[in-house]
Amino acid sequence: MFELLLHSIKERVTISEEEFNFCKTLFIPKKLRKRQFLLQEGDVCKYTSFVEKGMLRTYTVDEKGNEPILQFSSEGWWIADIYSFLTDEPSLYNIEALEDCELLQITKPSWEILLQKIPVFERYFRILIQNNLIATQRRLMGAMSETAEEKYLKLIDNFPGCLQRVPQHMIASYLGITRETLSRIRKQLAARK
Amino acid sequence: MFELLLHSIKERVTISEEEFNFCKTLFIPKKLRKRQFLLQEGDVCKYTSFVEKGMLRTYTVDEKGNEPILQFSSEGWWIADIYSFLTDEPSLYNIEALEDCELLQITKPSWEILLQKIPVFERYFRILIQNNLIATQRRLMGAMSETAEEKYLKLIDNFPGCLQRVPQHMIASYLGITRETLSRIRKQLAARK
DNA sequence: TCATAAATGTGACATAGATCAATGCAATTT
DNA sequence: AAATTGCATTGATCTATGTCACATTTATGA
Repeated sequence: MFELLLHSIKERVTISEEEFNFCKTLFIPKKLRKRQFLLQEGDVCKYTSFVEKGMLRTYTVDEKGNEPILQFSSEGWWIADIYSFLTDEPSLYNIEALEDCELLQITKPSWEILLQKIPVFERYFRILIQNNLIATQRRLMGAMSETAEEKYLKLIDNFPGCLQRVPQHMIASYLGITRETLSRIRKQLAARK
Repeated sequence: MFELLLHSIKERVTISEEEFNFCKTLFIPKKLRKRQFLLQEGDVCKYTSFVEKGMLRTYTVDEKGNEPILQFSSEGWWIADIYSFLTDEPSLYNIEALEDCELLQITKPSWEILLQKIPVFERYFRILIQNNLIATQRRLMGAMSETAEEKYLKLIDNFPGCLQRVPQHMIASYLGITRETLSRIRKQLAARK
């Protein structure tokens, strides 16, 4: 049950068996059914969760009724609204299971113990966040200057797996375009072959 | 000369005087004149720099000739292309001084020594990167769902200081809109008063 | 296995913002 | 002080993408 997490850690830092055994004690397993919410707008994000199985989306709802998607998270990724988690402020995001999910959750107090007792976790999380920042910066630059088609093509080769598991209208929300536009782009691309 | 840096560190973590004295030895002061480049597309980002004085922009140039701006960095902020810095891959970004600047630079080997000798720096950088990620995520969501006017209004109350120091066409590039559109938005806002 | 809901596709039309082109004003440079 | 360059403004178009409305296909759960 903890293999994926162990793998994620070992890929980035060095950790002893005793340390990992202690680490395990801080996590709480959690199952979610498809369409269940891990977090709803207005609630405080009490946990950071590691995805063992399944797929989730983090999104907001704006006045116009759009639901722009901040991220999809599948096996091996962490998910939380870090701002809310760190500050205890109510979240602006919703996190919803797109499939039945199995998570490992850690509360903020436990997370702080983890960082304090096993300092190499500072490094682990720094690396994760760093990579997330790099990816988010790229997406931002793309959002500012690419056409809808360019965004879609980039997504295809960055996350081919995602397309199979996520409905198209959510892909559109992730790209910041409408489902109609995405549908038309796909038609064109298919025609060009 | 190191007061601002010390302040930035102490604001986030606890550090002893000896530790900071050691830290100082790893930095190289650097001055840049307005319009000079700290980094050019295609080069490897050899330093991470702390801004003591001045203002810089990080941007790319795309095929259409747009120059979307990833960030402005002024006093008290760090600047680098972290991807290039960490991987030694050529950078996709340009970093240009918008004013005469004074920086404190650290190379990757020195940065690694810093993290190793004074582990609290793992935490310091984790916190900085975390805050940057939160801000970048918000900008991304805005870029996907807000109108040009909304983006501009948000910028005004997030970074009022920036507007005075940066030419308008760069504000437009930061927002991902054209200078003409920004000019029109400002006109409308002024009319509505 | 049927019935309802969710997801996708497609046409007609609307629009925010881009593009192009010209003008007037600072602000540097010589 | 003149000359060059950079910056902001404004008008006239154009266009990629959004919006709305409806049809079709695919899931899903009772």
